Amino acid sequence: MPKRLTRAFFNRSVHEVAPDLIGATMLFKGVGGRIVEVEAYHHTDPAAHSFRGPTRRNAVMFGPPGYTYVYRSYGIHWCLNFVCEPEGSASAVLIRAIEPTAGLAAMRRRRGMSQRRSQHRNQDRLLCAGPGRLCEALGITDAQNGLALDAPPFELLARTSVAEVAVGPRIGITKAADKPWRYGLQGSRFLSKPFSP
DNA sequence: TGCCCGATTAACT
DNA sequence: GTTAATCGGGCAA
Repeated sequence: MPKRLTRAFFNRSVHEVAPDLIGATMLFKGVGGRIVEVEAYHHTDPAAHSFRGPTRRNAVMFGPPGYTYVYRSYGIHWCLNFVCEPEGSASAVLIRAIEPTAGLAAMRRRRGMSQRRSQHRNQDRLLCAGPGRLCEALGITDAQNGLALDAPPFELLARTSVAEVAVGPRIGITKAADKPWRYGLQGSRFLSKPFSP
């Protein structure tokens, strides 16, 4: 039986938590799957929202670990983070992609995809391939900002086998773009973008 | 106050 | 390859 991720799991360096999340299962209201791609954002990192201090938007980043931080991206999409490190560190892991395993019909519906097998077969790969798509598929918005990860409606389960974790530079940023703080499941077809060899 | 930019995505050429 | 959609934050004035 998979072990539930506790608050202690998140109360560590963001650079330890991020790779350990690869292969873990994430469910929101029973819908979700295996985490295959994340990125680490440390408060000393110019690309982190917490870099310039607390604001109303990033307030939960300055709170205790093991909580969600949801923000609006480009005025359109929602992005989900897990707050890590001891309280006040204001560091978090961005969840960038999951392999959908539970609640496929609900995810396809929210993402506006056909339920017919002939069409969705090739589309399931894109259901949760990217932080914005993932939140749309799971129905996560700012209404879920600041929620505990070790209690319903969330359920997080540790991976049950060893995962081959790929590392590379983060996507879509301009500040500290050279830092290799993107982690993913090597070879997964559910990544937002493959890792270079 | 106003202007520019961004941890994105889909729909274009 | 480019662009539009759209809003919070940072910073100049």
